[in-house]
Amino acid sequence: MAQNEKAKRCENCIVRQFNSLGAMSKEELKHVSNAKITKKIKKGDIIFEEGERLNGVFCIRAGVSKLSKLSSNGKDQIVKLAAKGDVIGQRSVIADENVDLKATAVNDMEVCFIPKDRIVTPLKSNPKFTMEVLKTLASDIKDSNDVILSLSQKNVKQRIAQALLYLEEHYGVDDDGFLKLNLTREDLASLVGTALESCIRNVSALKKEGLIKISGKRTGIVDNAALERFIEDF
Amino acid sequence: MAQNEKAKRCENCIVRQFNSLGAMSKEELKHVSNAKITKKIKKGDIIFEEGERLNGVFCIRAGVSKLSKLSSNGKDQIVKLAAKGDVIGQRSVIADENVDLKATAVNDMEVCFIPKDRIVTPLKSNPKFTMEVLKTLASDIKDSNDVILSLSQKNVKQRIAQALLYLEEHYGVDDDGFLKLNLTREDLASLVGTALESCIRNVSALKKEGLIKISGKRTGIVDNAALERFIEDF
DNA sequence: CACAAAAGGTGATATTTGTCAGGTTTTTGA
DNA sequence: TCAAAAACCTGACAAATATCACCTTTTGTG
Repeated sequence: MAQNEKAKRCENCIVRQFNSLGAMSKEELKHVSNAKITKKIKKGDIIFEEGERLNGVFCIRAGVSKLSKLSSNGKDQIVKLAAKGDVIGQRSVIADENVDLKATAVNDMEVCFIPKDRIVTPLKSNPKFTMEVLKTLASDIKDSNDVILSLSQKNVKQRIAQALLYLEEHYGVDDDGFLKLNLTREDLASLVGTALESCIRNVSALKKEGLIKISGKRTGIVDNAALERFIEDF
Repeated sequence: MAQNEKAKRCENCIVRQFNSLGAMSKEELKHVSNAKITKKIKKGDIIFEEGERLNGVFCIRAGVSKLSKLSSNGKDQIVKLAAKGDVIGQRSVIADENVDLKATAVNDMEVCFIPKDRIVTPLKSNPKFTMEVLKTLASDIKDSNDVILSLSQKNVKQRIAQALLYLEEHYGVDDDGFLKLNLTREDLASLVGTALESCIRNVSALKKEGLIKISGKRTGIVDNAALERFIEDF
């Protein structure tokens, strides 16, 4: 069996180490692996739409997805980003409801679809796994609270600064110190909850102030400490 | 044993029916009941502070609590309200972290403190209970997403309208159609993430437009359908 | 390559919201 | 019961943000 053939088995998949699936037994993992369907998803493609019935979850092997919600005014608001190791669609499977978010690929992705029952059955019998899922949800709630706080208490420029620091922390930088994950201005605007033009202006302002750098499409943070300070209202 | 003496046992507590504790076995409930401490908390008093280590959760028997987070600019943002049947502090116990929210009594309350282990042990052995807790967290996440959406896509007046509808739906109205739960303008402002003065002005505007009514300290919704429509951007 | 589409950008202006600096009314507790 | 505190309210103004209209640069594809 070739190396990447092996990796196609959940038991050998490195991604597992980053999420709750790591708490499953060998048997449970085999069971998941036998039922899973690996899909390649191209940049811009939609993984699932708001309101759909998901009969399982998606485990992200590669790439990044944006999870957004459509407002009645027609604008999309990005609620969170999910990357390698993250499991998406989990909330709606647990709540046994339709998904309330749309998932779109920000770049080329590889995901594994895992049918509902392969998740729900272990949830009922493997406390270690359940505890991990609980912790994931608890962490999501904390993140959401932080988003709520910054939306209501920070201005657009501060929120953009926060978002850039978040992107650096979670997705890293290349050799020249530029963010590996390059969001369009529109996605960045949607992530921080502002208009496209306001986003552009504030990114430019941060650049002018020497806190960040821009080279072509790439964006990088110049002075992390100063950026942090700026977010905290000086 | 007198009636309210009986009710002091979790096994007989009506509140249980509204939360995940309803999924516990008789044995587990007895175990909880023997360890719990009932507390009366006066309006304005603090149940726990941001950053504290909670060695358990609080189950609300009566009254309403606001859960808020302090921003670096010194303002409090209400993240959610919790009432009869809700269990607070759950997230931090599950994540095994300090609480990230402050809990304050909005009116006089009665809560039961339940030590950590009486929750964590059943979590590891009673899948029915665990599933209920998972569903609670899943629902919290959904609520948070909705808050994020309205903070970023709705204006202050719409958010106030939303909040009033929420208060009516969750806490009901008195005989005259006024909200049973009366938040101060300041709390309402903090709930929708705006300044006190903006809140006051917009409440007045809604009144002037005939969508809500105000009598003394009491606030009531006059036309639910119109209010709903107003929130949806006409 | 060429050219259309997408992304990035700017200025002018309108709108929304926050802030400050006063008020008045209501509530509370000594 | 009465004085202080808290809650509520208003106007004037400043600041932040959205919107519209347009233009430039980059990207992707036949």
